[in-house]
Order: sequence, then structure tokens, then C-alpha cells
Amino acid sequence: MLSLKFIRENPEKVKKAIKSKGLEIDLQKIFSLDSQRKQFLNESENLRARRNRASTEIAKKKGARKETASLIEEMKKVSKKIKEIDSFLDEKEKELDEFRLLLPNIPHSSVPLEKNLIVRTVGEIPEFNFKVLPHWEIGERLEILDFKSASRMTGRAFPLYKGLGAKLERALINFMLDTHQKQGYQEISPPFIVNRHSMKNCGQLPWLEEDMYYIKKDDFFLIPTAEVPLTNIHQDEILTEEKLPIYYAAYSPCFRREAGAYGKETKGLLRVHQFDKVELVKLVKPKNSYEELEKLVADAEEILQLLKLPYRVVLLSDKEISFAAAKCYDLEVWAGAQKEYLEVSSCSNYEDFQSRRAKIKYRSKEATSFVHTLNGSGIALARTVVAILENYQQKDGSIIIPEVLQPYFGGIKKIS
RNA sequence: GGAGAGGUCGCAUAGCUUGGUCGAGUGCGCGCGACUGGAAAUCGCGUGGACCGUAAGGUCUCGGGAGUUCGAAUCUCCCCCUCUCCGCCA
Repeated sequence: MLSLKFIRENPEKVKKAIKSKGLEIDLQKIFSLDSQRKQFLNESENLRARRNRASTEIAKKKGARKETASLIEEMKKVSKKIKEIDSFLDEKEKELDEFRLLLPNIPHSSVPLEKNLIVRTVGEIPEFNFKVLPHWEIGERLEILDFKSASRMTGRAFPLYKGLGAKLERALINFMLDTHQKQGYQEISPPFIVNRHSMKNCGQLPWLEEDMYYIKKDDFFLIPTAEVPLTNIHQDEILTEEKLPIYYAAYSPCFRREAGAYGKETKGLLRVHQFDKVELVKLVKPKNSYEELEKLVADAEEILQLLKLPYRVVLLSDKEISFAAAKCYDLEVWAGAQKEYLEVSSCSNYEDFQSRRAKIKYRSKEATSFVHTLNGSGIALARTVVAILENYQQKDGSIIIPEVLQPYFGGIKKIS
């Protein structure tokens, strides 16, 4: 959420951000709502000040056994008037809040316009002297993936991992968490279901409600990423300065309806409704949040480097960047049979966009201010499995297990 | 799910019976100062947040919401959360 002050002082920046997201929002309406709000607020506060004074006076007079009826009579009218004005005020404030929730974050000045920028490409793209099978074929053949039974028990695009496939999933989760722990992140195992409030805090709502799995009975949502519970750990808190920076890492399954995404790029594990992910979240001081973003990207990259998977880092343009982010790098891993790069991580600095919604602040000697929140996948599993199955594939149809994962396999070096 | 007890300014608690000098007392913590060679102890002062305002100042905030009242931390109703006991259960 943007502060009213910022909107007031930088209308052009806000308009530009709205436009680059393809939204249509009339900013003028915010200004008129705001001035109406102020007017009502002022009027209400003046009347309240008067009532407060009268209240003490009544109390004193009663103590001295003096006449109070006329003053009470007058205050009856004042209270009625306050109620009336407050109802207008509430209305304006609600409208204003709803409006503000619709406004996207402002991209940082280093964000490229229109087109994404490939920042770096790391690792060698493997050459094969045989035809590499797509992961869904090799996976079914090795009996480590079973899309058929999963779609029967649930529906399409819900994966089922079997045997060494399931073990690969578990090994990756453990490997990632262990690595991030060494990098200084505290491991968290959070709820996988959150309330509406937490979803709003992260910026998933109001725009993405259609993309979420929703439990009507409790007004709960299945998390689309562990970012939501992790960022909300400190909601409504004022942290002491010494606590910052805070680094959290969590494994969670991620649930996404992916409404309207059918068709392209949906085969096998490429785009699924449930996938595992290890997520990194940082709460930091505003001063160094952009350095922290670079470190976050490096921490996520380390996973790909250790797995020896070729990848590239893409800096998203103002058009591609998500609603709540000010700057975002995507990590894309090469998949040998798809012959393309797949997004496995999004590392973003949200500045105070989320902390303002979630009311996460820190107190220093000088002032109390909002923290900056960052998060990044470290990393998403389904597509990482795709990359392993397709890049580590051998001519005989087996899959070599990446060296760093072998300790998690108890001596097994290959899936065949 | 049933019965009961609670949710107060960083933490711990008082205040709620009997509504008004309670935006709130006390202890701890924290900050500044005094004392000291230095420290502990002690003493003094200060110490939440939001909004409006250049400021002075004003308003709001006692889990959240609604209500009663001239006036609500205090009374009523609804919701959320915590704890204890019972039930159910991996």
C-alpha cells in the first residue's frame, strides 16, 4: 500500500505505475475522497473536543451538586451530530482504503522499462548425443511420476511423486533448507492455510482472489506461497532495531488455481496447482534493502549452482513486475527437453508496500518506521525436478542424482 | 464441540463490583541525569502507537465490531484469540 502522502506528492509516478500494470484507476477520485475525509474528520474532532470538555464539566458540577440538565440536553444534540458526521467519515474512509488497496507499488528507478533485462547467464547448457525425453515421459517410464492417478483422485495438474521421485522431492527440500540455514536463515514451519487479513497484507488480495483456493466455511485461503505466513509472522508489531535484519526460510506446498492459464506450458510439472517450494523472507531496514535484495538473489542462485543446473537471472520490467513489488529478479533454469528456461524463483523487494499493510515497523532512536520486506523462492521444486530429469538424463534412460543430493539418498547415485 | 477463566501503553500486573479529575496506577525493562575512581545499589526525570496541524494544540486507540449513555477500559450483544477442564481425535 502506498502512503496517502506519497500519492499526494507523486501523482505522476502513481499514474505511470497504474498504466504499466494495465489497470484503470482514476487517481483524481482519491484526492477528492481524501479532502472530503479531512473535512468530516475536522468537524467530528471539533465536536468531540467540545463534548470532552463538557463531560469533565458535568462530572465536576455533579460533584458540586450543581445543575447539569441544560448542558446534558445540549450534549445530546452534539452527540447526535457526531454520530451523523462519523457515519459519513466512515464511508469516505472505507472508500479510500478500498481504493488504496487497488494501487500497485511503484517500480524502483533501476527497473527497466517495457522489456525484461537478462542480467547474467550461468552454467553450460548441456549437449546430448541422444534424444532427451520430456520429464513427463521419463518420469512415467521410471515410475517416479504418476499424473494419471493424481488426476483421478483430484484433478488435472496435481502431481504425484512415487518412490525415488518422492524421495527426490524430499531430498531437494532438505538440501535447500540446509543450505539456507548455513546462509543465516531461520527455519520456520508455518501454517499452510491463512485468513483473509494475511492475504491482504501481502498484496495477494484484492486482485488475485480468483487464483486462490478458498475455504468458505472459515473464510480461509490455502497459501499460494510461504511468503504469506512468513511475512505475517510480525504483523502489527513494532520490532526493536537490533532484531533486524530478520531472515526466514520455510518449506511449504503452494496452491494456485492458475485460473485461465490452460493450454500452453501446462504439460507435466510445468504449471501445476500444487507444488513444493522453499521460500525466503527478509525483514530489513529501508536503508539497505537493495543490497539485501542482491544477497537474496545470490542465496537463491547458490541452490542452482550447487545442483549444477544452468540458469539465467532476469530483471523484470515495469510491465512484468508483480503488483506489490518494487524490483524483482527471476531465476530461470534450463530444461533440456523443453529447450527453454523455466522460472523457478522470483526475488523481490517490496519496500514498505507489504509492511504498511501488515503494520510491521521497527523502532530506532530517531523514529519508528516501516520495515522493508523482501522475499524470494529458494527455490520452487516442481520445475527444478523438471530440470533435473531433463538435464541429468542419460542415454540408457536413467537419471544421475546431482552430487549434492546424493547424501540424502543413502548411497543411491542414479534413478533407473 | 461443551463448561469456565481471561485478552489493559516493550514485559508483568492494577483499575471493571459502584460509568465521569483514567489515555490509564505500580513493578520490571529501556533512555537521560545525580552519586562513584569505575560499577552495582540508590535517587530524580523521561519512556506506546495512529490521524489532523507549519506550530501550539486537538482527536482517536484498554483484542475487533456494534449498542446503551451527555459521558464507556468499566454496562449489553456479536466475533476473534489465549488458558483450564471435559468430549472427540492423528
